[in-house]
Amino acid sequence: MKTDRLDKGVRERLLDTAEVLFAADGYDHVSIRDITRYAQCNLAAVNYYFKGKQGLYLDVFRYHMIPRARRIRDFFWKRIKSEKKTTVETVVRALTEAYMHGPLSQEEVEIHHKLMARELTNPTKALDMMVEDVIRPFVAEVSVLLRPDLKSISDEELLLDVISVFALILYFTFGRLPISKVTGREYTDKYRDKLVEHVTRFSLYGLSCNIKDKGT
Amino acid sequence: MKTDRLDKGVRERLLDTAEVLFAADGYDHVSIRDITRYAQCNLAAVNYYFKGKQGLYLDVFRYHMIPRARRIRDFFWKRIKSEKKTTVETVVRALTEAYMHGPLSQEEVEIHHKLMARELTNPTKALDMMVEDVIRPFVAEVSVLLRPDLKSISDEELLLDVISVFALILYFTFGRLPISKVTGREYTDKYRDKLVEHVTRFSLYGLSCNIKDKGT
DNA sequence: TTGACATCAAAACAAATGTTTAATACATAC
DNA sequence: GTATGTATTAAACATTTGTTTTGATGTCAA
Repeated sequence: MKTDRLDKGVRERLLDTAEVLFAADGYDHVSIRDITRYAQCNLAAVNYYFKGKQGLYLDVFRYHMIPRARRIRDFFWKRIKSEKKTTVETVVRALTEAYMHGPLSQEEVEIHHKLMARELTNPTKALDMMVEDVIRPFVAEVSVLLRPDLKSISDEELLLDVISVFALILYFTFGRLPISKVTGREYTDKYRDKLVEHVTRFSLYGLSCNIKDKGT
Repeated sequence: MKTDRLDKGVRERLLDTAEVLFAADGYDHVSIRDITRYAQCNLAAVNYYFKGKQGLYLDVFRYHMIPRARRIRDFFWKRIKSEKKTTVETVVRALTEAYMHGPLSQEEVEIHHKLMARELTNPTKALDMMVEDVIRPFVAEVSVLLRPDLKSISDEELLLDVISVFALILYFTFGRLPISKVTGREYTDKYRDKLVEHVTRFSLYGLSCNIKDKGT
């Protein structure tokens, strides 16, 4: 349970442990008794600080998920701006690495994508927050970035392309377990690197076919 | 709630309604009181026929999901065998259409993918059943089918490629709502067709880059 | 008719869970 | 020192939930 020592204050400890538990087991399978037990505080603390379980969940997104998504975006942009010129390849590479390696620890990457995947299958207000505050703007930015190199497709198709890249990134990080079930391979660090490479390549060519304006 | 009239027998009505409700709201958000109310039968019927809620859930997979997955696979193979020769394109096209149009009604497609997506984020024994009985064999079959056209990549990469195609298909059908949130477009029939086309194209080129053995 | 068996129904049961309350400790300011 | 507001705790509360029990009903064979 991280380094959630008692020097962090009850409120922050609750946010930290709630995030980990929600990501691992899902909102419904985690009771506030679980959370408060791991956070070493009283049951009523959740209601005191967050006005209930749902409030805690939303604040996990407000104060952890969204800032983290911004860190990813910042990392992406720093990378992009360090390049001489932006090609489809540099953009895709910067994207996948920002999300799967980037500024986040391996534990954070997993938490982030698991919570996102859970929100996609079980949408709540938290998803709206993420979409409004970070996802939609980010998708739009990336689209603009790719625009010059993908002249042959419409804005709509470009949008779907970008969404597809995000989908693959998401799927291949949160879906460790099911993927391991299918491939029969354990999820080692080395294998993860292979997955990153795969996502990059697959996305890159899925996109860049349009460079040459080949019809389907 | 479909045409689950009382001519169908309690057991089948329970399977039908449970499937719909589980897909829509998830296992935890559906009580057996909900299910039995919609199925117009007594509360205890779930325990009588399925030995509890979890038994009902598993039987939904045993008697609905798995047979449906087989229907999809059969549809795919009929399509493949009707072609003169199998190219990457014919395979990808047959795949996406089998899953997104294919032998399933639009309602069935959605139920199927929603339940699958829920299993991926919340794995239970049901996922093991699906993986063992249909997914792994099907992925293997498709891999063999693509092998001759994708000589430059390893078995492992080929496997990841096929998984990626499945991931996109899954994502773009179960994720109607979040996608609409990002794109701002309503999910009409026409838009769905566009999505099918997109998934096909993106997957096709994500795969077929390997035909020419272009390095990354 | 009787007995056996499958089907269904109502009520009761037991456990877990989110929430609230009321009381206590503790620091800080006046 | 007293008052004020914050922080924390333990206990109680009110629901909801899956499950079980017990009994009624209907069917069919002997």
